[in-house]
Amino acid sequence: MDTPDKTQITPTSSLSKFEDSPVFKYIDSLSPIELAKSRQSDNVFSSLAFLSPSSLFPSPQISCHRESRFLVKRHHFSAASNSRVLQSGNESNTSEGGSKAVEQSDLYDENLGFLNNDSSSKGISSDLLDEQLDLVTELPRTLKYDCGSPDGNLEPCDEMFKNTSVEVAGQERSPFQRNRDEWEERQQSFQNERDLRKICRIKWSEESAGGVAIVSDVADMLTMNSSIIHENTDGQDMRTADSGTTSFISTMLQFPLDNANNLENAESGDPSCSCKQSEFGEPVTDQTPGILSTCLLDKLVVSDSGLKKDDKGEKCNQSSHQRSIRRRCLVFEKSPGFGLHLNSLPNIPKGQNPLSKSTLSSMKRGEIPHDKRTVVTENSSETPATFGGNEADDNSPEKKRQKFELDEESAACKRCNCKRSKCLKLYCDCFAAGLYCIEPCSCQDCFNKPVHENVVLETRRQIESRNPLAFAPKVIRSTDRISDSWGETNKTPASARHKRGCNCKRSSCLKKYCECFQAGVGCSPSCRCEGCKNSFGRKDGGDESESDGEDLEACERNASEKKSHDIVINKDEEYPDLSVASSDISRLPFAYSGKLAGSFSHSIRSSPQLCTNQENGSLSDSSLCQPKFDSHLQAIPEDEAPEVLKHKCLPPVQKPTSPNCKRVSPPHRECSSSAAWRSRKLILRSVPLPSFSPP
DNA sequence: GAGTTTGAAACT
DNA sequence: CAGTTTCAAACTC
Repeated sequence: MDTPDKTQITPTSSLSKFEDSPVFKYIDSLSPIELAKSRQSDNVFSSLAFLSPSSLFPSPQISCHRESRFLVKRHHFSAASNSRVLQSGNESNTSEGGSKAVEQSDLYDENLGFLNNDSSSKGISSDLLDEQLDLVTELPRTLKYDCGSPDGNLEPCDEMFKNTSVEVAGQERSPFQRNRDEWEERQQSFQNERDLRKICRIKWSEESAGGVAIVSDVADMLTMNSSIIHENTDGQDMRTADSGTTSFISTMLQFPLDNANNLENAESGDPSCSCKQSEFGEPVTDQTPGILSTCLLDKLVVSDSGLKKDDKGEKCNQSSHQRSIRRRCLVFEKSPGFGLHLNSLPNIPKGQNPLSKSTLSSMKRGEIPHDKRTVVTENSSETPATFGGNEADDNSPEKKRQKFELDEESAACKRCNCKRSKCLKLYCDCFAAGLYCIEPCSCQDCFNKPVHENVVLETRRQIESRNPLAFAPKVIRSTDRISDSWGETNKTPASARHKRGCNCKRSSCLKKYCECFQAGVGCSPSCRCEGCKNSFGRKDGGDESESDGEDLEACERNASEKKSHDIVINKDEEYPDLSVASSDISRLPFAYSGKLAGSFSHSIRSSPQLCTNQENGSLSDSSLCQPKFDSHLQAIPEDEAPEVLKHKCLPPVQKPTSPNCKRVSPPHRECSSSAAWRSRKLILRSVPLPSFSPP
């Protein structure tokens, strides 16, 4: 910034264009751009470094995602000029692209109440434009995540943004101001709608090789979210925003797995990946899109708070997306714990919550890709033909199964039938799932409705105080690589076990009375069943191979037929210390939701609001938090995620390190210098996140 | 649809 | 923690 060149080469409104011009090239060849560029780059990043890394990246997971995001984005910036976001900038109208970036920046500042474009807006070397623009585009969006961190530290992010983007923003702002209002207005008007759409779009994006294509949308969402947070000044809204953010983060932490799974499927030509091929045709190793999709989903909940209304009128056939989101929102934002929302979605009875199949499809990359089918189906209406890349193999068994399940789910639309519990006990599937009862329910004297929100929450609180794991996922899905207490039986992607184990006496674990059987998982040593004949695997280590192939399919179908409750990814492999515990819970490193904080949970824990319910939980329990998934939302088998992604996505440590349930950023997350930043970016590609060793 | 069976949840 | 009761889903007829 202090280089003479910066003043000499004043950026114009179309810097990118200038850059491409012969004159520019000529100047470039003459000027000591190399040095200036190097310094400038460092300065840019140094400005970032000035901020406390911890403040900027309070969440290791978030940082991880952001960084990976950077990697991908930068990659595409340089290599892919046809990305949707940047295409304008890389095509004939380069200034446009830069302008958009600036616009984003401006909007971002405005949303945050910071308009600080006058500082150092002239000290920029033209040859840095590409990088500047890159940063301008990346940082604002990327930093949004940080802004939405549980810590709620928005300013650092903003500062960071200012330091990096202000220079350009200050110069090109005016030409785009007129578009800003329109843009913002559009955001407000179609916020919810967009959220929904974006979920699908991002879903596609997360699975698309391009990844960059969705940056714009994501940025919009992020900006919008930020705006929401700031605009809502009352405690209620603020709280909601925080909650949403927290959830969003928690989801972010979780979704990498999904993404990883997606990647794998994409590479294998999975039908569900039909719309995830990018124009570049290269797989995305960045889980950010996936994260975003999830984030958006959660964010929807937050932003949807204003739309909160009685679900009673909701019909199964109604706009499934919106309704589902609303339902989720209701539970989610108000829930004292996170057992609701994500954790509960899985339990949504078939056909009850269509959204769960679409929006949440991204969450249910379980052993079966049917979720993806859902995604494709849901996106089909909104996903442009261009999104379609790798056409699905409609004839694949997974596809068939998915269709089967979809039809099955669509056909049914029932919910609880409680008569005496008022739907305020775990007997009630809706309540247990963290959902309000809706019309399809046949319950009587139901209190599990928005109008009784306080009662619901209080009851839930009580239940959780009694049993922190009450709303925890009931099924743990482990990886085939894991050699856990279940031994060799745990070798298939579908391998999973009931967290607590069943206690069947007469059903021989061959009927749905048995939760293990119902979930389509084999019994484990944790089960206290008698005469176990579970076809999915006997607790004595019996034949689980049956769960493979057709039996597996039947199993999963069975699970999907009913609430298969929550399936949790067993992260034993990465958290062996937690995986071998004798108790079921201890076997769930980050399984669970209500109280347990797992790999995902950290994010959850990061929310003060959400943490309140975890007070009673032990440390280990807290570390096991994880959203639960129903049969349709089964967690992604770890084994299905590429190694790199797994490491990348999975939070390094799920153990709570902060008394107040907040995660403590690992040292390696800190970037004290631009060099570190850069090197870290490189390292992130190859170094598994679980390793806390700094670059 | 009514009644029975079953096992989880809740209670003591 | 164990035993009992309550509850609602699963199941049978």
